[in-house]
Amino acid sequence: MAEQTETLRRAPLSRERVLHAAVALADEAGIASLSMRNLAQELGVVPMALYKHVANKEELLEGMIDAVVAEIDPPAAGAGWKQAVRRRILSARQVLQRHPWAPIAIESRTAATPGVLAYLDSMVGTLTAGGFSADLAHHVMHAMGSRMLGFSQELFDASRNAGRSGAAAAAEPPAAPPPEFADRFPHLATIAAAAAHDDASVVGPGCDDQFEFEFALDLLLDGVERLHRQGWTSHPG
Amino acid sequence: MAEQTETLRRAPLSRERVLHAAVALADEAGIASLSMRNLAQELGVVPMALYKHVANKEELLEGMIDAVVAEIDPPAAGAGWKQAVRRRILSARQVLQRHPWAPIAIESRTAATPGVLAYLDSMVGTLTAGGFSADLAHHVMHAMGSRMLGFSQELFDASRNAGRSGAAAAAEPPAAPPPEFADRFPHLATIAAAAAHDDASVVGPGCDDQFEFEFALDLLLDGVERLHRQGWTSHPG
DNA sequence: CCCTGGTGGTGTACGCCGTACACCCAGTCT
DNA sequence: AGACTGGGTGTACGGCGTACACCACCAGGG
Repeated sequence: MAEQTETLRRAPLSRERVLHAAVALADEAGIASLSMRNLAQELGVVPMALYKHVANKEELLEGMIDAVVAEIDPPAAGAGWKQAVRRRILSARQVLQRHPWAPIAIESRTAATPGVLAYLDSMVGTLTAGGFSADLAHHVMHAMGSRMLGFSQELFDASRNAGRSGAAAAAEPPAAPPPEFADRFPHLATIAAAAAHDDASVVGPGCDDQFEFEFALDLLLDGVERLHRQGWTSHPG
Repeated sequence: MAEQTETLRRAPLSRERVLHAAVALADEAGIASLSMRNLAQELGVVPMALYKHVANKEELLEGMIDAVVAEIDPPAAGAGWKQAVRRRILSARQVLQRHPWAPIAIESRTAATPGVLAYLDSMVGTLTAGGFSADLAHHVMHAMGSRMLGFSQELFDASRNAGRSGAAAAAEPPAAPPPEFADRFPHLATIAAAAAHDDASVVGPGCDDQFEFEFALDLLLDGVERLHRQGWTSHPG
């Protein structure tokens, strides 16, 4: 009887259940807290049980990444290449905000996962459907780089912080710089002050992440559009 | 006597010696092999001895990063902002190629190091000296992001591989894709084939990393220059 | 002259981590 | 009924970062 309620209480493990729980755990506790032991405990199971469903931690991460990438919206039908790419990248960014550990996990890998490759393949498809040569599409993919997946690529980024330490930490205010900051880094202090003045309140959020992202994205996309329109090619001969 | 040759054989530890050895170890064996224990062994010392010179591993990494950033050329005098920024970023890229673990180490941190902040501050200084408003300079810094430090931001990058696994692995050829690759990712296969044809030999290096980097960099810088010339501002009112 | 304090290297130990390996129990198929 | 198999278990190993107590040495003051 006791064993029966036990077995009833938790469904049998499966690769999907493991991946799901792993993503949830990383979302709320940070990627640093995602150990095989913690994950097993979350699932009410002994650590080694996980290895019946994932080969090792590396493969677990791979599955988590592909689960996240699968959340990105499919390409919008009927839009031009620029709108299609733009919307999809913004969708990817939204997904990454739900899973702030994902950029670190993806960048730390030695090889791209199948899901990431499929996503990139689809992006190239959108470009070539928009009339891009393979040559230009190739260089554009390199130039966009991880921005294609909605990465922000900030050197210091609050979401990266959240990825390490969990959702709770992300809610904290961004910790005012120490007083000597302005002395040591006067130019940074100047632009930080300018950004603060942009907001309605002086002590508001330092800057609008969404605006910064779209600014950078459009800078890139506008440049790409210009090259495309003028028939740019890498071998001018 | 034995003790004397012992003490003569190795100079006493110092923070600089520790950081130097750590950078060298990460360069040749990969950041994954940089453990306090390995580093201590490299220095002929017991692991805990390191803690008399660095507070912990986190602070060790911080020191290593700042040591690497200090290798980047100072800003070129007498050049316009665009040339100055461009040259410095290319110098940063060269430095990162000597220390392929550095991007991972920098991105994995939760806060920027003093050395990185000083570098970014100097970059902002170059922009404002070139006539940029604080507003535009701010958004440009965000848009350039880690590219400012010479990061490549490729989703799959051979140098990232080297950073994980050491210099030896970087020398290996880049492992041809499996035969089903072209079936599953047809668009990627197409642009990969186009890139291969660009080279003199069909089986040459997939693409020219330096070219891709400068392509992306100039795309960004040209866009920035355009905004600067037309007096762009984030509050059009 | 000894003695004392601080600096820097040592040794031991703890609690994490990923995971190899042997086991065992419940079902299913023959 | 007996064999086979797939999923959960228990134990154990080697590695990690690092806390803590210890000690060897040397400088400076009584």
